[in-house]
Amino acid sequence: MAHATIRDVARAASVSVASASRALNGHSSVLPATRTRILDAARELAYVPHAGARSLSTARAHAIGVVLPDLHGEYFSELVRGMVAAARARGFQLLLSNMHADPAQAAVALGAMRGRVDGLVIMAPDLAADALAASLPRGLPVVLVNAPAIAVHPSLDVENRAAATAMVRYLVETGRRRIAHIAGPMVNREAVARRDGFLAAVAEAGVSEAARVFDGDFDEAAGTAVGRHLAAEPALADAVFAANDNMAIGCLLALRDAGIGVPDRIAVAGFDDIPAARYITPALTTMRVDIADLGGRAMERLLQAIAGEPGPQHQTLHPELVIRASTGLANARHTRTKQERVRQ
Amino acid sequence: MAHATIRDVARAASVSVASASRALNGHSSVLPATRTRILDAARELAYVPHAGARSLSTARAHAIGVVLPDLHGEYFSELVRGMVAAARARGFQLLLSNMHADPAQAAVALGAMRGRVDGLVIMAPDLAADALAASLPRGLPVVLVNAPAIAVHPSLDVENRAAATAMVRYLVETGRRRIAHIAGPMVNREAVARRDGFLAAVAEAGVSEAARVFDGDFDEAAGTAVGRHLAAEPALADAVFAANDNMAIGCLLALRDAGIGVPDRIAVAGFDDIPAARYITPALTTMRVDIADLGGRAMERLLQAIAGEPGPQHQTLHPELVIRASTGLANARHTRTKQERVRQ
DNA sequence: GCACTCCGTGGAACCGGTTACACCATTAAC
DNA sequence: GTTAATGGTGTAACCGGTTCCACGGAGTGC
Repeated sequence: MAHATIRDVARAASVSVASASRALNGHSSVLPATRTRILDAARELAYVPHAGARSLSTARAHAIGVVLPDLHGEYFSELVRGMVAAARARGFQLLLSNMHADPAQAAVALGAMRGRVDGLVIMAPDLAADALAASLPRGLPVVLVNAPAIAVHPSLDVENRAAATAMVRYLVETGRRRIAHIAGPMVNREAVARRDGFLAAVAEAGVSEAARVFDGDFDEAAGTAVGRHLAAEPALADAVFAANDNMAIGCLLALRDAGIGVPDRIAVAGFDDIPAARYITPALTTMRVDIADLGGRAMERLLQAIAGEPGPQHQTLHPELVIRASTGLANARHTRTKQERVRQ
Repeated sequence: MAHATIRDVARAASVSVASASRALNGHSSVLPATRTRILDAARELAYVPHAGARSLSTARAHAIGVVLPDLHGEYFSELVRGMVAAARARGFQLLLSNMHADPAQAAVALGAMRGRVDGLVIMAPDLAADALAASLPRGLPVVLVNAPAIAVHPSLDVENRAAATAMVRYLVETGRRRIAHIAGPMVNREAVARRDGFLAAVAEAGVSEAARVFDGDFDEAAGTAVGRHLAAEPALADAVFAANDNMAIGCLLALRDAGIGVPDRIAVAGFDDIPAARYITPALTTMRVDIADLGGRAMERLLQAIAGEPGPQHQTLHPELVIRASTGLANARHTRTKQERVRQ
């Protein structure tokens, strides 16, 4: 006997399975004496209900499917942490699945969730709207994060475009004129939004003739390559704004290796505020995204939808400019920003 | 009609549910013509099998429960990444649950997995052996990671004690004599093993009279506090070995702030090799633990057990000494270590 | 004393799959 | 020509829960 079933419990307590089920689920219509007899039997047999069977008959799984792209370190863990906390608060568990950009694989990953979860949180920054729409299972609540909008589903997005614009404005305000951008992969809509925000801001500031976009892929090595290039031709730029911190750090290290002063000769800024941004020397100016909050809100919104509670159809998270030493501290006071005490 | 069931498919293809099931599962004994008729109907109806129902009748869930303590950033994501990759390779999904040190909560978290997963990977560095044993569900394959040994279950451990000893030996070889240790929380068996390794090594080297253990909790702030203390009384130590990188970084920054030269006056070493260890200045000497590998091996071992394949009862992962600038580079060549090219 | 309500309990259907077993139509073997 | 083996298909039981409905006994009002 591997596991006790509810019938075992019912037999041990000399009641029907119906009464056993009622007692175990706290239904009121069970005589106290009967109830305790059943609960005692359950404890005695170490009875644990079979989740699969229960979800079959109640059509509730008490689990949420989370489908993510290939994320890196801190971003992944913070996102999942936020989701776990929110789900746990309502007694839900998380079924994790990662999804590569391939739409066929996406469909498989989503299909495997059927009958196992009560809803899905999907993060799909590199999927086209039609591909995503086609692979969504029907009849299951869905919340989309950083994904193309699909009207019927609630969604959350990071305001990448405006944040990128704000970063460029800050760089211009501190006197930078020849600002370069290291872009992320263009299949990623966040990377596109950040680049667009950069382009809009340089145009607005009238420094567009000096602006330059380098291709990147969000990896540190891409930033290193750009850093080496700029070190060879320092006249090209007096500031670099990378689409994420990894690339900014690669660039910063390459410039440091080459003896180019940061921030004196070239300022460097990133996006995300990963932990390493604080530790690098000079510490990296960046746009902070509260990733755990993003995950938590997405989960919370999904659980609302499942419970039939009303909630916002769309939420936007606004990153926060964090000024550190890599862009210089001369013009330190800046509107709507947060400046940290700088070590050393 | 929210979702098509196998009976809908059978009706649409004018066959019995038995034939439909056989065709959909690739059983051989179905006439090709019948099979294609069924598959066509399934595609037409967008049929996706109900995982709960299937796991009820097959007693297979094709999912693995993962129960983790509260882990920090990089450690968590790398571990999960390794597990996801291994599970995915065999077509399994991950059900995630985090477990606090509280044994009662642990039992609840584990119980909720029943009937939902085919096995469990449990990481429990801060649970006592009897509490863990009591809350393990019966009849479910389990692999334990960094947890107290329970004879019947396969386990994986990081060789924390020997690694800590090796780190101290390295510090002694490079001329350090007054070595302090910042310990992790003593409810955590990894923290205990690292401290024990430290104590054994200083005793062996005959420098024990100068050795000193500071209490810590794995957080950066604990390292900062020790760093400030040492900065106030620099004669106390010429080297600090922290039980993890977070505390080592806190200590290093505090020393730097106070103007104490690292590594000239005091060497600093950590444990784990989180990404920030490479970025901090001076870069941190540490013990590298391949966390993704740890997760992957644990998952792989569990899947073997489920499949009835033989496998090792116990595996030990050996961290690797990574020498960087925070301990000085004078005595650079060291046995069985890896030295990185240092930037700058 | 009778009819009616209320309430605790049990029997059985049902959720959506899988599969043992029965069945029938071929074909092969004698 | 009869029997046996073979192989495709259908019927129904089963996995382990939940819940509708029926039933019987106690309590209440007349």
